[in-house]
Amino acid sequence: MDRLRTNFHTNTTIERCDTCTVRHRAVCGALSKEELGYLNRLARHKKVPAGQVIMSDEEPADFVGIINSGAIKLTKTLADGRQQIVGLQFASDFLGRAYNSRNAYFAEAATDVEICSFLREDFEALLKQFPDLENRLFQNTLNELDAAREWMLLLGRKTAQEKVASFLLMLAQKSSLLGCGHSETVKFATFTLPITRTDMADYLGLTIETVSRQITRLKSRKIISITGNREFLVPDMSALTEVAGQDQPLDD
Amino acid sequence: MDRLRTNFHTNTTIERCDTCTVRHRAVCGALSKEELGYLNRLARHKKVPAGQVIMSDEEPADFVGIINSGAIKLTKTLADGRQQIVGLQFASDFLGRAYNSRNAYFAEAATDVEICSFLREDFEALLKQFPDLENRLFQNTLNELDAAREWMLLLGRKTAQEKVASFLLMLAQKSSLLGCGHSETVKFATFTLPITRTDMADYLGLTIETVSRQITRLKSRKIISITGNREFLVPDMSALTEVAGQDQPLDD
DNA sequence: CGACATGTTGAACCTCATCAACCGACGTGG
DNA sequence: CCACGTCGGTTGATGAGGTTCAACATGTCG
Repeated sequence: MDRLRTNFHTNTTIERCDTCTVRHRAVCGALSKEELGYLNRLARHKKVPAGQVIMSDEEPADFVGIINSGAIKLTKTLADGRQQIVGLQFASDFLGRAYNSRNAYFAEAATDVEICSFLREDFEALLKQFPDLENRLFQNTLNELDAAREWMLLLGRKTAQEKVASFLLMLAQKSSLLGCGHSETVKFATFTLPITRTDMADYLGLTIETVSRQITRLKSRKIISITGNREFLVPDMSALTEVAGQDQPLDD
Repeated sequence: MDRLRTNFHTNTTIERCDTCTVRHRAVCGALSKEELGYLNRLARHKKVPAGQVIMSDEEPADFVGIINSGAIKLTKTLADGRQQIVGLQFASDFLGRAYNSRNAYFAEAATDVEICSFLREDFEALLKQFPDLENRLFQNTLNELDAAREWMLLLGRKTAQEKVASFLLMLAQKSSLLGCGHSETVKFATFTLPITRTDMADYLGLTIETVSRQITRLKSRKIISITGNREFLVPDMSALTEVAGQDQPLDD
């Protein structure tokens, strides 16, 4: 455990895949024990400090990776500086684009981040070799597409209040999912906000002022309570879900 | 040719893949002549009138398909009826979600549509059998993800004027791409608007009134000209691109 | 301690949504 | 044949939700 931690600092040593904490949730969970050996030899552990750009849309990215810890934001920017976060990725999420060195966006460490990275060509070779791995990555991409479209609904049609509530709800659900298996039935949740207000604003298509105001409003409505700006408590998930105005199949 | 057309009406006869006009651009372009034979036997041609729901997020979709002609909108709706179009698909685009019967959105014919459809299980079997086909579908999904994220930037950060201009620019580029190969250098473009103002509004996260006003504004600014509400002419693509405020790699 | 980053709150302004009237095209039934 | 309703689209008046600008609070780190 302690030996593992020190490895992270050297930036070149290889972590043992079989002790990896996110493996079963990540794409590499598709591989058998023996197949993991291949991964092991190609994997390279990286530590990235908060704020650092990991991939740019200018220079081709020669690597892909899997997030071990921390949060990474994918951003797109207009000429005049207006910015939009188009994806937030956490531990076990896949980072980068297979089959294409051109990235359409920036990837930036939103917090300190640990990544298990691979040369893109190495990883693509693995994909060819292990169809289960490619299939898992494919499924992963399909899920990301669904999430992106869910977010399009939020960006295009939700009010500021609903946007903020939806984001907090997402985090709350994620945290209660990690806690125990039966996620649906949880009444309350606690979590630590992984990003700044600025990033929240860029994710929700708002300004920081509006985000701040809406959070205060949710506090005064007793939907959430906060300690120290980053620790959130949701006493009643259904109340938050209500405010988030979650989309709902309409029966015609 | 005439025999082919009559086939469309019967709804059960099989179109010959080797005469298909969209094949080379669609995912089935990955298959060889012989492999196309498999497709041929499984394909089923469908005609869908404008307005009809093709897939719902309620009942599992048991088929997937490739669009031969027309436009299909993918929509998501909030409980109170607010709607957002999360994808617009045209000829040669793939429709449906492999590996998952649950659809996260509605698919609705925006115009009269012709689809070449397959039972989902049939198609998934083909994917297993022909890795090239699966790979092409994967690439296709990656492109859709990129497009969705591009649209997130539009929805979250662009002004009404920029939104409308961006949408028209997209159509203009699509049309000039079909015309000739060298798409980059074209100065002007003409196209027919494939959807109503209402759909435009739902795609851009605006109201029909705002869309209408922005179009009139683009007209009076001489960026576009219109005949009969649906026929658009863009005299100078670069001017439209300018107004669309296309995102631009920022150099830091 | 002062400097700087992060977050909150207030006031004024502006873009876009809302409500409403209107137009032309089309189809339908008396 | 025309009155009628409907649908897609335009235009105007008004107002609300969110942005912008500005001041202030809080926390952290040298």
